[in-house]
Amino acid sequence: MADQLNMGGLNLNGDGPQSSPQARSYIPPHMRSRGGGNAPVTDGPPAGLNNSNWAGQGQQFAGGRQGGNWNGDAPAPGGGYQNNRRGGGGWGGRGGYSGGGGGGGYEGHGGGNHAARGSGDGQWRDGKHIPGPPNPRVERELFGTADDPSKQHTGINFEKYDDIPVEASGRDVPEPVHQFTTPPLDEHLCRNIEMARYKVPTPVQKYSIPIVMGGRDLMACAQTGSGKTGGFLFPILSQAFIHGPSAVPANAAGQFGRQRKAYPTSLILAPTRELVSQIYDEARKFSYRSWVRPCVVYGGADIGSQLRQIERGCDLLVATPGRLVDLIERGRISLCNIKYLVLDEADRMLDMGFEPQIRRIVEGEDMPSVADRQTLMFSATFPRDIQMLARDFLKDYVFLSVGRVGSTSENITQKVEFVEDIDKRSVLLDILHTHAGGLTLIFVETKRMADSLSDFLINQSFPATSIHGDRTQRERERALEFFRNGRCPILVATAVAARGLDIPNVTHVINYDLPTDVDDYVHRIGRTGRAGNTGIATAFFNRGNRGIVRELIDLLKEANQEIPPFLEAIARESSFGGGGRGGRSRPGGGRGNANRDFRKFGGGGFGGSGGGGGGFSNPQQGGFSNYGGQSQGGSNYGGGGYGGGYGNGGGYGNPGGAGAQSSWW
DNA sequence: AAAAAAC
Repeated sequence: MADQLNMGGLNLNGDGPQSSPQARSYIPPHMRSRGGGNAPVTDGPPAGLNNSNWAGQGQQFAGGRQGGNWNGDAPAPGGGYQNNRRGGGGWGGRGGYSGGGGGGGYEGHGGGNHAARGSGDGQWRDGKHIPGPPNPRVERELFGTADDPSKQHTGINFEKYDDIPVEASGRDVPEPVHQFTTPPLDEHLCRNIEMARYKVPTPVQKYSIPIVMGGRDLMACAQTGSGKTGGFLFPILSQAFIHGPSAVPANAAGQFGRQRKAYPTSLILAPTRELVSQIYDEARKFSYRSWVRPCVVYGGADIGSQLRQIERGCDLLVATPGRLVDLIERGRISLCNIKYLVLDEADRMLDMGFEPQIRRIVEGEDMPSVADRQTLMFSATFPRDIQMLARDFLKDYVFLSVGRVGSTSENITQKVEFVEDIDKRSVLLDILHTHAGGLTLIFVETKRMADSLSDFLINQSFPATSIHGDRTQRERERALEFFRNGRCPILVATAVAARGLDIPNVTHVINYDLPTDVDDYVHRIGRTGRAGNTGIATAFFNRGNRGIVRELIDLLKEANQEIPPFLEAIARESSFGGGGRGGRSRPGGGRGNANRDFRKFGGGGFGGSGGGGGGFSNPQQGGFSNYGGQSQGGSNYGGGGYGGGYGNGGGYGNPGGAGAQSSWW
């Protein structure tokens, strides 16, 4: 028992003099070097110390400590158990740390006194949501202050969002809402939304809120800048606040002692560590003072601390797939209680080879079946492999297609300059010299280039830093933090930062090296001009980039941008000699049907990369029209497309059919 | 070819 009282290094004898909050303070990885001079965020000071206004019921910290819905044999959520302990004080002044203890075991939602975490410190009692007390320090940390723009979206022109077209299809699509309050999201959630200074739902949110609240599954083609994080967090949290925690299934009971298992009710998967960290930050905002306790887990960070974090309660879990699988293997997380599953940046996750892990998480563990959970998928594109995933993971879903935020909305001025590789550095210096103010994000293709370029810039006395996958997680977080807060307003980045990251005030994106996939280009420039602000995107183009020249031109046209003559010229060159460039980049059917509900638009979807049989065709070769090439493969549903093409077969990287082309590169 | 991601 003594053992349990000290689990995870927490001092649960909260009344003891030895319990200085600093003594064993611990800062989770994602919280480190954050918030400037804020007091360190600790994971386990005795509740009473942080929560003096609750002192009168000091014992309540007992339940709160592990507040999450793990390991309860309490069949009734929010029922009398917590009540007893909380109100009655029957568990004693020592805090009655019972949950999970050898004897206690039952633990529904005590509601957290997650004092130190500052989010989700409310409780669920008697079937009612009792928000925790306000905490000014935490509010500053979560919502920022007027003079710290790094935490807030200043100058958002939400009205501009209305320009973004949204197309919804599927059976019985609910009418979009136009305000957060009608029909109402939970009142407490609305308070938090207000504190975060979100005034009006973005187009994605207008649709996703009623869709999710109505219990429907969702497949949305949208980028992060469209407000999709709120798009899934708002309805999920609202429902959670209204309905309270759910009981841990009976068969999960009877776990004793130390091996505590978390039973989150919402799971959000995303591809990169920075992205999950960012989603987690949003989740903390909107679950502030609520009974819901968000957690985040990802690789590259100390797993012990993450274990302790989830031990103390985990209702909404944001995770990268690898680390989640690890935790499941260790028996520390069960998915049997999942009500909401969100796959964010699904196309990116598949690109990164996460499909096996994702399938394992969704289909190979104890996750409720498709029918018994609600599943939301977000993806920038809708290629065939994503359609397969949608077919397997979703039921009767509403398909949402959100227009591109960046490129089409003309918020971003896109410039393409012809720069030979050898001249790139000096052209970059010119740009940086003339472009003062705001944050500049520079994309390069390789990690080595990221290092050498940032070294170069630093040597030139520019306040630069870099982020890429070979830097430690610590360095990555630090770089991002310094960039966000303006200490290093120049960030050199690889693809790790291309998608999803929401950094306010990025005024200039420079594609020092253009990506080979135009979708990546779209994502990269989408780091600026966000939320209705304007931004500039400059790309260095030379013949090494002719692979995307066609699509780049199409994109610029679509966005009403100026098209430099040399681009057209190179496009003409390429269309003769260079055969075969066209079709490859989008094995899944790419933009041709990227934003289409393939259920409606027919087989074009499933065939995507399938060209297997018939794909070897001139339309692809010439590169005149990618679309043509893809839809050609696309119509191949019954043939090589679907069957042969599944996985990597068919035509991935080789759309023209087996052996028809040598390496695309 | 490169990048990302679990240890």
